Formats: sequence, structure tokens, C-alpha cells
Amino acid sequence: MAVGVGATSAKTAKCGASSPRLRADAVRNRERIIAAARETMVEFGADVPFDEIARRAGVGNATLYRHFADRLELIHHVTLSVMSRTADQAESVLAEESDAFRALRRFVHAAVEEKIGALCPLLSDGVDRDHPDLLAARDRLEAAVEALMGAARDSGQLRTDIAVGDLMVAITQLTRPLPGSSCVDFDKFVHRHLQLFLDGLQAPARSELPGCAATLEDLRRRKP
Amino acid sequence: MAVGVGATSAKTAKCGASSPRLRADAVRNRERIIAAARETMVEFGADVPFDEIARRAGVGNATLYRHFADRLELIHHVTLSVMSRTADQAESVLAEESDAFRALRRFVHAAVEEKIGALCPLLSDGVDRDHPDLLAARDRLEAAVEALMGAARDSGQLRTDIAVGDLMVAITQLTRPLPGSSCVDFDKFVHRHLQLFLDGLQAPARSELPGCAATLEDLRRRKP
DNA sequence: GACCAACCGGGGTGAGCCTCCCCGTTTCCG
DNA sequence: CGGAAACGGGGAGGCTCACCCCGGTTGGTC
Repeated sequence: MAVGVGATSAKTAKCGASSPRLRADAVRNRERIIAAARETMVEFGADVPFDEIARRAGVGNATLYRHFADRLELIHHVTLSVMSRTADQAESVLAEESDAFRALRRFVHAAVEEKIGALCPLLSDGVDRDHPDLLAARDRLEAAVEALMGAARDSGQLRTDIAVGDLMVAITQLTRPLPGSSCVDFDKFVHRHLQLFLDGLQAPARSELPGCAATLEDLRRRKP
Repeated sequence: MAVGVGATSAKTAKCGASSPRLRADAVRNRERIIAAARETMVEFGADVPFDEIARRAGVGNATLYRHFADRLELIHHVTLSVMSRTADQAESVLAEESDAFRALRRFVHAAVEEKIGALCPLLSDGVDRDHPDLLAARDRLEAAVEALMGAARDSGQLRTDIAVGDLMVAITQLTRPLPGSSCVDFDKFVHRHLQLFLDGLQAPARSELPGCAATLEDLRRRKP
């Protein structure tokens, strides 16, 4: 179910003045490493051995260290990748689907494939949450999802007491893989739960929610 | 069903013929270890260092090894503890609350405190899923939750296309803590999500669910 | 209240894993 | 086709964790 497009994410052409360009195979390997990292981290946690990531990417571990100074830098780029791909999803769904709530449903179910559940472990560690790239990716993602939700809200199909943060965190939690992943057909479960959750999002609201709606900015805040 | 008996966690008085009785402080420490293990495992994962568990329990690590031969045995008892406490909750809520769906809501929100999110990592590792004690605890839990759901279903407030497994897995996922737990007031979020999910559970169903309803037995099955 | 034994706590050790580097070889680009 | 950037695999160093041992302490019994 490769989402096709996906690409967008501006080519990694820049990278500072020091390296005028990156060799073709180097670029290819870099992409494969990030993809492998996303998969393995979402499966085994953010502290998965580098050798395992390298093995799955089909490269040597040295290549990994050549591209990323340390684990945090890799996590940083994985996070960017997930956010970017998810934003792509939101934008393309909004463009393709006429019915607003159906678009929201499609987006939520599509997020499973993007391994959005990986965001949660990633964001929690020691990454620099104030990095400009991260903030930019976040703003783009928030804008795209807010557009989806706004349309659904305007059409009267989405309850009005929730915000982007509520949706994203819930999706993240519901799609997180089980550590051992030994349960048969767990994906089927995930889509059931998402569907139930979406039913809860529909207007009219069936109950009053505790707390208050949260943006992605609210999520960035740390404990004192 | 009727498994209800359970007698709440029967005192650990037995334990084979070799040890006629356990000294009072030993019993106390054992309980504290299990409680600490539940907390730390739900927070850091099932592979949390034994020293950390011992530290939080306020005992030496040797005490831990004295009570549990290995990690798997500890996990086994933690799982039993979580199941038992959760079943207690379900039973007491059912007895106290007259409105069926309100009872279900109370149970779900109460499950957060029981760290039911710990079940998920625990069950997935290498524990013996066919152990008699585990099956008994599971049956008791399933009966208690099924009673809750059955009442809500009979009153026409709960959609009919879901089963105990659906609810338990969803609660488990939604209440799992973030690895770093560095986000402010995450508990508030959890209760929001649970509330939204519960709204999706209400009758009449707002959409058709993929897959089919699952029991706890279905969850026990492993991949080929 | 005193004895005996069960129980406890903390420090130490050995093993396993992971990170990171080094160097001969391969691949790309002009 | 030549130079250089990039690659892959193997290995050393470091770190953390599981597990054990022994002097001290606490609880139960007469």
C-alpha cells in the first residue's frame, strides 16, 4: 500500500555548503536507513541496536554512523519522515475525498500504515523539540490535519470539543504495536478500535469530555 | 461462566508443602515487590532492571531473587495481580452502579489506575499463556467484564458488534504510558480518549466495524 | 525476654551486548 | 579510465545487568 506520491519531502539536496552534493548511492542508502529505522524503532522501541537497523536496511553499520552522528540525530530524522509522510496523507485525502468525515476516516486508517505510533516513543526521549525543522514539520502536519478536522466540523459531522492534539495522540496510542507483536491479526484490531474511536468523534457529542482540547504545541511542553 | 467466585486474591497461604508458612515481613515484601514491578514495568517496559524494581519496592535485589526464580515468574505474578485487581473493579462497579452504561464508563476510567496497560507488554513476551492460574484469572476477568457489557447491551445502550477482547485491548492501548512520560498532564488526555472511545461504543452504532468481535481467548493465540 | 532461624541488604563479579573505529574493497562521476 | 568518495565487515573497549555471598537484623515461639 505504498501511498504512491509520498516523495514530496524536498530532496535532501541542501545539507550545508560543505558537501556540494551527495553521491547517488549515498542518497539511496540514507533513505533506506531512515525507512528501516522507522520500521525497527516502531517494532522494538527507540533503543533498538544500530546493527539491527543496518541489517534491515541492507547496509553496514559504519554507513549508519557515517550519515548520522548519533542515535538522537537518527531519531530526529525518523520523526521528520513520519511527520512529513503523515502530512502528505492528510493533504492528499483532503484533496481526493469530497465528504469531510469520510476523509477524516480515511486519514485515520491510513495513519496506521505510516507507523505514526512510532512518534510517541521518539518524541519522549531526548530529542530537541525546539529544532526549527521539527517545528516546521509539526506546523505543516497540524495545518493539514486541522484542515481535515475543520472541514468535518463545518459540515456538522464532527464534535466541536476536540482539537488536533486529541486526535493525533489517540491515533498514536491506538496504533502502537504490541512489544512482542505475537498476536494474530493485530492490525485488524487496530482498525476496529480506530473505527470505534471515530464513531465517538462524530457529532452530536454523546458525553462531556474532561480536561480541554489540546494542540500539538501543548504536547511539546515538558514536565517541570 | 459463573466463575465469579475467585474469592478475590486468595491469600498466598499455600505454596506447596515445603514451606508451611511465610514470615510476616516476607509476605509484606512480596506484595510490595509485585506492586513495584507493576508500576515500573508499565512505565519502562517488561525488561526493566531488577535493581530498579527492588529500589522502588524498598528492598534489596536479593530479596527479589529469593521470591521469584526469574523474570518470567515475576511477570507471571504481576499479570495475575493486574487481572485480579481489574476483575475486582469490574465486580464492585457492577454491584454499586445501577445504570448499566454508567457502570461501564466507571470501570473503564478506573482501569487507568490499575495500570491495566501493563498487561499488554507482559502477555506478549515469553510467559506461559496456558498456565492454569492465568487461565483462571482470565476467565474471572472475562466473566466480570462480560457481565458489565451484557447489562449495558441488554439495556440497549451498548452496540452489539463488540466483545470483551475489543474493549480490553483498546483500554490497554489507550492507557499505556508514554515511554518518557515527560508530557504534562498526560492522564487528563487518557481520560479524554477513553471518554471518546466510550461514546463510540454507545448504541446505536454509527458505522460498521471491520473484522469480528474478539474474546480474550482469541487474544491468547499466537502467530504461526 | 531470650533464643533460633528465617530473612534481609548491599556490594562484588562475570558475562553479554552495544557503540564506535579502522582498513581493504567497491562504486560512482567526470 | 583514474581518483576519490562511500561502503562493509570485523574487532576492541566500555557499560549495564543478572546473579551470588555474607554479616547483620527481624520476627515468631517458649
